[in-house]
Order: sequence, then structure tokens, then C-alpha cells
Amino acid sequence: MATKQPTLFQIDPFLNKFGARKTVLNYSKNQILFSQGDNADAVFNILKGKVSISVISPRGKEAIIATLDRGSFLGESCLNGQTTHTSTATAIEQSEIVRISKGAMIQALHDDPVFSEYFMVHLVSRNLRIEEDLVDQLFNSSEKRLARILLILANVGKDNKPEVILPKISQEALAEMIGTTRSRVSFFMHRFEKLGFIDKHDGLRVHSSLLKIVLHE
Amino acid sequence: MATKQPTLFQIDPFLNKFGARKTVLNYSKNQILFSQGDNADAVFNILKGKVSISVISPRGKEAIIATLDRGSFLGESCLNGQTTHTSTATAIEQSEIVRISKGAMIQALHDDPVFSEYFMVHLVSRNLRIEEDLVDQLFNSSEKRLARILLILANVGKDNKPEVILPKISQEALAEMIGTTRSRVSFFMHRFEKLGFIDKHDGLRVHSSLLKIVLHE
DNA sequence: TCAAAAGTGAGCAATATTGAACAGAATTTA
DNA sequence: TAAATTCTGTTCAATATTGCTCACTTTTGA
Repeated sequence: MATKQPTLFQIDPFLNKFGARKTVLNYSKNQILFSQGDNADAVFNILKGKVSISVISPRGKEAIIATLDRGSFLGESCLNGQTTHTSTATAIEQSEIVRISKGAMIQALHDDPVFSEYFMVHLVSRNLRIEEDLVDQLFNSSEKRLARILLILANVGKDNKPEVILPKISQEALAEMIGTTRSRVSFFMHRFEKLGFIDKHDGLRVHSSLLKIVLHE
Repeated sequence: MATKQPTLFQIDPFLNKFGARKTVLNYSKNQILFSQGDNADAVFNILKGKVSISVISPRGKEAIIATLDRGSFLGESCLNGQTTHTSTATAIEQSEIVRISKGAMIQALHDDPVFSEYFMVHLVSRNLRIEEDLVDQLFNSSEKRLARILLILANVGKDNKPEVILPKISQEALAEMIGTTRSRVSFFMHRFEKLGFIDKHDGLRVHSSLLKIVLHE
């Protein structure tokens, strides 16, 4: 039976490349890696844990535009000449992160084609994922967007079990991920529960195959 | 908001790298480069013209998720192991496009660090732009999204003129870009016109500084 | 050039969504 | 453990948005 997802290769084999121009950092839950507006002069990679990327609108509304796992890069926009961060990165659990200075990153990308490819694959898949999120927003009602994000969260484990227990997540956070209000999330969660798509005995259980119905209308 | 694109160098100096594994193609207006579902085995670069990237929902709604100019790459997702295209690329005017086979692209990225950097910058800025679009969708009403897309279109010329004439574009296309209905676009265009933010004497003129008011509420 | 096709300006009822409120449940922290 | 804080379920009126329809106008292509 499918053992663990073939983790391609992690960043570890490359780490020594960066010498002193990298730092391994520990972040506790809710600690901030960088904030919207901060100077952008380094790229980060998640060795362990999870990080959310969020944006705050001028009117104070918050949106979570990504949650990233082990292996993901953050802060790549500094490679593009961006001098400040346009989003805020927050550890959502105890995390271990390596910080690579912009210079070291550029040099490594230049010198090591294997690393460069590794990084490029990350960029391309991030691109795809954001594009999907955008399409989701363009096409779907908030009910469908909620169904979709629940399915995505349920499939992180990937084993395609019929019923998956979700890591704890607040309605508020869900609302920020799909761009709606908490009351709306509450409303639909109830509907999903009544319809048997999810249930709440020890944690939140998602019945993927049923919930998929919502997506296909 | 549309980050300034310092035209770096174009792809031209790299073109000879690809030898016979590239083709320069001519597309007429509305001709399709590839369709959603097609096999993805090449990367494209726009030498001249404009291309729109669109997605069709299961229910037949269409969304335009990007319009790309000279210098942009398309179809990069094949580098990520994607075997089929998740979107459709259509020339929106007479265009000259170079098609580079996946193999040739991977090899060039591997062999030529300068080309690799050139491509990476493209990926990162595309990422930023899509992220902005997503944030826009998450935060803003359709009125603001319309204002924003008009401002982006008006700033392609970049000279920051107070009044810019827009290349012709239908309300339908605008609706597909911002994820709303044509009637909504029609409604807001009128409002903008009444308020003096745009006007329609010879083509569509956008008064950028006024229209910006809408964004800041 | 002229008919067909595409685009536009309404208007309108049915829905969807927001945003704010409030009390009770659950969780965290001192 | 108790108080403080965060979450949740639930209202509800005010808006925003959709999805149509229909009559015009403009553009396109044979």
C-alpha cells in the first residue's frame, strides 16, 4: 500500500552550499517570519512546520492566500527586485525555517543547475496552485469555495481515505482563505453537516466523496 | 499593483540555443495556441503580439486569468510534470510566437545560468501578478475590480499620462477578467462615466487619477 | 454594401453576500 | 480553577450580485 509520498528531494542536500549566508531559525506558533512592508532581502525554506501567507487590506480585512508546508520556499519575490514584502508570513505551528540571504540564493541558482531546477519546480507549482485559487474565486460561490478548501485540507494526507480528520482550524481562518465572512462559513458548515458531508465527532471529519458533490453542483 | 517590468533583455539572444527544437509561429487574431486539455509538451514565448490565458468552467463560464505581452512565457506548467494544459491560450491580435520543446527548454535551463535567471524572473513576477489578482478578488467588490483592471490596462503604456486611451476591449472580456457579469460591467462603466472617471470620445479614455479614487473607496 | 453577428444600455426579480449583533460553548492562561 | 479570551451558532436588515430579457447600435465579413 502506497508508502510515503516520494518527497522528491528536500532542500537538505543543498544547504551546505550557503555557508554562513544561511541561518536555521526556530519559530513558535503564531510567530512572524516577516510582515507586509518589511524589507525583502532573503528567501526562506521550511524544514519543518507550517507557515501561512496573508495580506491585510487597507480596511483591515485579512486574507490568507497560502499555507505552506515542509519543503516550500517563501519570500522569493525579492529575487524579482521587490524590495519590500507584500504579504505577511506567520508560523502556524512550531516550525524550523532556513533563511537564505538574497545574494547567496542568487549565487546558488547561478552556480548549481540542479538546485536551480529544484527551485524552479517549486515556482511553477506554486504558480499553478495560485492560478487554481484565482479560478476558484472567479467561478465559484462561497459554498463551493468552502467545499474546495475543505477537500484540499483533507487531501494533504493524500491517502484518499473516504473519511479524513482535519487538523483543527477556525471558521475565521477558513473565511479568510476563501474570502468570505465567518457567519457564512458557519452557515455552510452546518449545511454540510446536515447533508452528511462532514461531521464533528472528535475533530472535523470530511467525507471527501460526498463533499465533492458540492463542487460538481 | 502592476509592478514595473524593466524590459531586461528579450529572449532573442537565447533563441539560437534551441536549434531545431524551436519553431517560430505566426498566429492570427483569435487563433488558439493550445486548449485546455491539450497535451503539454512545450513552452512558448511571445516575440510579438498579445495572448490571453483563459479557463472554462464545467458549466461553460469563461474566465480570462491573464493577458500576456511580448516577452512573456506561456505553458511553463509542463516543466512541472503537468501533462495537459489547464487553460487555453488565444492570440488576441496578430502574434509571433516561438515554441520551444519541453526537452530543449529543460536543457537550456540546465546549461545556461543566464537564461535560467531570465526565465526565473519571469516566473517570480508572474507569481506576484497572479497573487495580486487573487488578493483583489478576495478583498474587493466587482466595482473596485473593474476600476483596478481599467487602471492596469491604462498603465500598459506606462507614461502615467493623466488620460489614457485604451485599446478596444469588450465589456464581456472585462467581465471575464474580473469575474462578474457583463451587465454589471455595463452598469459600473456608466457610473464611472457619469462621475467623469472615464469617457468615450474616440475610444475609451481613462482618467487614472480620478479612477484611483474608487480603489481607495 | 448589407445582412449577420457582436456589443451595449436598460430593467428587474431571485439569490447571495455582507456586516453587525449577541449569547452560549470551548479553550487558553494566569 | 476561575477569569479571560477565542470560537461558534444564530439572527437579520441592508447591499451586492446574478441571470435573465429586450431593444438598440456598432462592427464584421461575404
